[in-house]
Amino acid sequence: MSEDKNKREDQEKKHANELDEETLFVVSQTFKALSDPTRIRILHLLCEQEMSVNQIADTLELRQSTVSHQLRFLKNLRLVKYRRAGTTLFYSHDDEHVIDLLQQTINHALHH
Amino acid sequence: MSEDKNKREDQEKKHANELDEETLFVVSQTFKALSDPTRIRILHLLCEQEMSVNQIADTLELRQSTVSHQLRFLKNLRLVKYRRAGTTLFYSHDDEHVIDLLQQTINHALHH
DNA sequence: TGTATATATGAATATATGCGCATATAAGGA
DNA sequence: TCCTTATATGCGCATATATTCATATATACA
Repeated sequence: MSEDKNKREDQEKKHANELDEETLFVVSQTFKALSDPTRIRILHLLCEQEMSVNQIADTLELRQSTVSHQLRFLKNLRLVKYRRAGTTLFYSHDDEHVIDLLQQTINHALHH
Repeated sequence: MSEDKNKREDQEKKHANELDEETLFVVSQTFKALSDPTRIRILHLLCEQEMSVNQIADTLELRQSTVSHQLRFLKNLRLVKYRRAGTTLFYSHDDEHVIDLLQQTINHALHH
């Protein structure tokens, strides 16, 4: 069965605006990235400035491996990128839309 | 130790704009609600119209208990509300901000 | 080449999550 | 009251997730 066939079937649901599988996957992944407190703290830090793995770990009082694992997660979703300087990697955010969602929600939480 | 003391300590972090625990919790819960495909489908349905539990289950081809469990989750976070009509409960969305986040992200996914 | 520093990774563990079954509850009507 | 329909809930299973420890990799430099 081709992918095109799947897509067609997805779009033929009774209620025309049911979401197709791919959209559903992308949307849920996006929100999943923002659903963990550790990842929120990391992304929130990276809103302002790029930081190395150890700087993030020190600032947030997390293990180096914890930060590295979460950065890999965020990098797989292309929410962060890095720049190398010697042995040090400086991470920064790489998705304005996601940063925007985060900021909106933080502001909403702070003012309510 | 009082809650006020905790709040004060949270706000004294070296990097002034680190998030306090309560905000972190609210934000992560909000995104967690939106991180599951089943909940996304339910909320997306409820964007347009109120629906009963069985209507939702039929439309999305889900078990009644699955829908009920997820509606309880969403109701605990006050993202949905319901209105009773006899034995039937009509659910509708109850948080414009969260619906807005969802719509933004769906549109972003659809147009990229 | 050897050492030090920064980061990444694999395995193990503990916990969280989503779903389904079976059953309970609740409301309406005969 | 009994029956039917609609919804909620408790429990268990399977899986996903976050964290940690130990170790591997990579780069710079003496």
